[in-house]
Amino acid sequence: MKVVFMGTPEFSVPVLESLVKHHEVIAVYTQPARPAGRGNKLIPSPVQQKAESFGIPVFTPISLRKGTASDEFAALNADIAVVCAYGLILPKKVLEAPKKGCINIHASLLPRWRGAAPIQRAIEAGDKETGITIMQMDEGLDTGDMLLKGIVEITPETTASTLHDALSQKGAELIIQALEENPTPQKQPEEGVTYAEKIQKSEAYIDWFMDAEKIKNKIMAFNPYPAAHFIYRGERIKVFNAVVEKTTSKAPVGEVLDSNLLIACRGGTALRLTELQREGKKKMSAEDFLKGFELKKGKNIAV
RNA sequence: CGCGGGGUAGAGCAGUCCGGUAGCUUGCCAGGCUCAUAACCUGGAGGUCGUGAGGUUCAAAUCCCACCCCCGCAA
Repeated sequence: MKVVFMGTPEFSVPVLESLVKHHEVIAVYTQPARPAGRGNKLIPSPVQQKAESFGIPVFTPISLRKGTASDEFAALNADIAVVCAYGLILPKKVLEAPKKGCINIHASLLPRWRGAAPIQRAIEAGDKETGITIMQMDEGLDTGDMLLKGIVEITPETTASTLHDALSQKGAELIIQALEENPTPQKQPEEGVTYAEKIQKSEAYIDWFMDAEKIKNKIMAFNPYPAAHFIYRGERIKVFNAVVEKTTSKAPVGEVLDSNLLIACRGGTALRLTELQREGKKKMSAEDFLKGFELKKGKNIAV
């Protein structure tokens, strides 16, 4: 089958690889290279880099609505387009161009977590499971008919980082299955619709006046990006991993309860920080962190 | 030329401004002490101070030059 692939970040790369293995990928669409990172150098998207290594023609239009972009797309005469975290809205003209239309790989169990940040929002909300939905695209935001679903478990150890990789892998498997089996499209239920708002950097600041469980979920959801953090002695400390623990302490919120980073949170709940990072330093275990950073029992990090 | 921090013992850091015997915490090894603790005490091993048969100097982790690598911010 002649497939056009549309995707941009690391998440979509395994999907592209999987498609290349099983089908004829005739073109790849991705976001144009933008200045990024230190030095603001122009960095091609991960998908573009991978596509070029395969020698597949890459298209990087700024928009599909304007100019001749949609005509170019139609001229490819594809059987189907597979879209995964592309980052551009597909106009009707594009959606209808391939013989079998456009199908999307979405990182949630629709209709829950439609939108931009389904992986992070599922963890943040404390969901016990999430997954991948393969769907036929229509003009709405993740509203198309569903073709296939795959469930992935969320455990207390799951971070956005590990879940990202697991879902990416799952997506790469399911898309092949969907293309082979050609399942019957099913309408999305009207019940249970939620939206996964884009992550704002300002959300990453840790408010210790919340339940430990909620803070923990945020920490896991924001690992690795944008990384939940607090400010202590004027320095930003990022927290990448934490464990909720029981405590009988009535210490004020933000107080360090022992010599190993157990922090008092709201209503007598407590959170042990287990992986952190100082400015300019690498991510490290709490053990290593404490060897060079004094944060003793009795201090308060919420002030 | 976007802004900035860093590379020193296995690990995490101080020392660099103001050049003069390589330090701290932890880990490791040996021994001691204790009803007991991540307890405490004593001794010990472990370092080309990122690289350069670079520059300056009587003397460089420290000052100068070049390069490599890691990271934070912004985007």
